[in-house]
Amino acid sequence: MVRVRFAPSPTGTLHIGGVRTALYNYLLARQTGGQFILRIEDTDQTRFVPGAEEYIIEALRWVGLVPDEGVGFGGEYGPYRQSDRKAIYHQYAMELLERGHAYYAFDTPEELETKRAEIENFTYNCHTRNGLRNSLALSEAEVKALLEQGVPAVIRLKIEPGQRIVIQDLIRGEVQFQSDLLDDKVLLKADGMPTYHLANIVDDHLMKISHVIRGEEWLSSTAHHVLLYRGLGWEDTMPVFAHLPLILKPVGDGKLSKRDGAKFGFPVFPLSWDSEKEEERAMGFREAGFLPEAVVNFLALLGWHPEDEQEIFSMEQLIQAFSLEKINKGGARFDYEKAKWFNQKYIQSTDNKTLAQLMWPYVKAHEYDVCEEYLEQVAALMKERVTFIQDFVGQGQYLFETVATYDMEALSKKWKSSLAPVFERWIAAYEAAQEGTSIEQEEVFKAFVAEQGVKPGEMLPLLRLALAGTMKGPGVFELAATLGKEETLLRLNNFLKFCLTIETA
RNA sequence: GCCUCGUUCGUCUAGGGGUUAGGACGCAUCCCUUUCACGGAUGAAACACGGGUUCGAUUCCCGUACGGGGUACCA
Repeated sequence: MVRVRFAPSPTGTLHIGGVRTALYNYLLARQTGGQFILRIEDTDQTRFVPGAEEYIIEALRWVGLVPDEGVGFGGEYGPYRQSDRKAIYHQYAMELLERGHAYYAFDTPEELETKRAEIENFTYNCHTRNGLRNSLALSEAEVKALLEQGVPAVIRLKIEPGQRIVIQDLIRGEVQFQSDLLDDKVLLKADGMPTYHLANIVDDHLMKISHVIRGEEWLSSTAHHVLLYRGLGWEDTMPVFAHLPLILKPVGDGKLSKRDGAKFGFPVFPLSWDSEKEEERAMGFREAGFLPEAVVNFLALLGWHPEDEQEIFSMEQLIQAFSLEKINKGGARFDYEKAKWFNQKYIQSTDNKTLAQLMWPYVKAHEYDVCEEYLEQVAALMKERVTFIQDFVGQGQYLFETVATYDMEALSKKWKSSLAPVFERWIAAYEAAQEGTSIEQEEVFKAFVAEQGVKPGEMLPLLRLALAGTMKGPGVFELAATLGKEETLLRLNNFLKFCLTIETA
């Protein structure tokens, strides 16, 4: 049975890389009929951010990665929040102590900091621990006394030298480590909370996790994790590991960071994050006008590739096609242009009704008084030419409010005073004609220009400017049909008036 | 520094001992369209470097360079 988990820490917003990790976990679970679990790793009380947990859950829901078990979703292996499992970790820390795989250490963080400053490459390990303040170096009586006095102590993993640790990573193959080079990691902190390493191993074991799919930043510490499984006698049921390549900055060195969002002007989070502090605020893909399906598709292909050359994948198709073996080893640069392309593709293939729904927040923000049916028409008119949801009302502003300004460059090129009477007669002809479809209107127009002896190319740009103010946009008669006869006539008259004013000025 | 992972067009990637090194984004040109897009076509654009192994290496091996990650009582 495949059981995978996504285990973020609630220290703020969920990074887009985290969303991809969650996605890969989810895909494997769905593909195999297994479970996808959300575990909250809040063992660092100093970094806890209120609201972060809710943010994570909302973000997962938005992209459609709904957990089967976990914080907010129930399940038989709870609690799923690590701060609620303190006693469990304590118990296993004591067990490791008894088995001789761990020891008490009394060195204060300050002392260790000094050591690191004094001694180059200082590591708390088998070579140095005898010179430090711990239950391996101190006498039994001293240790007992220190513990009884309540001197702050941590529990560290005792790593035996001379061992070779071999990890079979599903993505990277065999990775080896020498135990002599590993440090004696803290397992239980002085505040009684476990570190990631202990909590992670205990929970993965207790929650019967079969596959650990996580970012590459964890590859190094996997050696410690294996040793922990060994020390607890759980090595035979140890999960298999798959370390994902990281998502890198679009330009420059290093992994994608929160700052890059602000720096390059694109989102690096699924949802926006509000904060009183300016520097903590962040834009989300959702608020930037992305469809969740597009974000999922984009993320899926950042580090993974299917058997064939298909690019557009629904979640169902991803579930079918996904495989851990096809995940790349090298880091992938975040490519916002590609993300935009996916969004555009998804908007094009989304039905008008759904698009209309998605437009509402932006329509309301502008207090436009329109009905649902009208928004569906807007969707039909604009979906081939927008990238983001808000482009419908942004780029299509003239569909919601009267034209206030005209593209003067285009106007001066196309307007000739000799056309004024023709334009005037067109208004009359349009008014007299039946209100028809865009095609019927075009027929009327063609007959009109033929009769007047003017080229369509002389009149059409002017009509466009009259209705939209800009040279860009949907077909003139489609626009007119959507706007309606009354509004179209109003705009035509306004335009004529404007042109005549300009002329006399 | 030490440990560890990686390196194919600008970017995401396919491929793999003999290929015109394939696709996608972006870019350019053209077609469609009396707008803008969409769509279609075409084009420019890559195997980090040096040694091996081999008849032959971009592919396998070893180095080097460059990049990532780790090196916390953070995850």
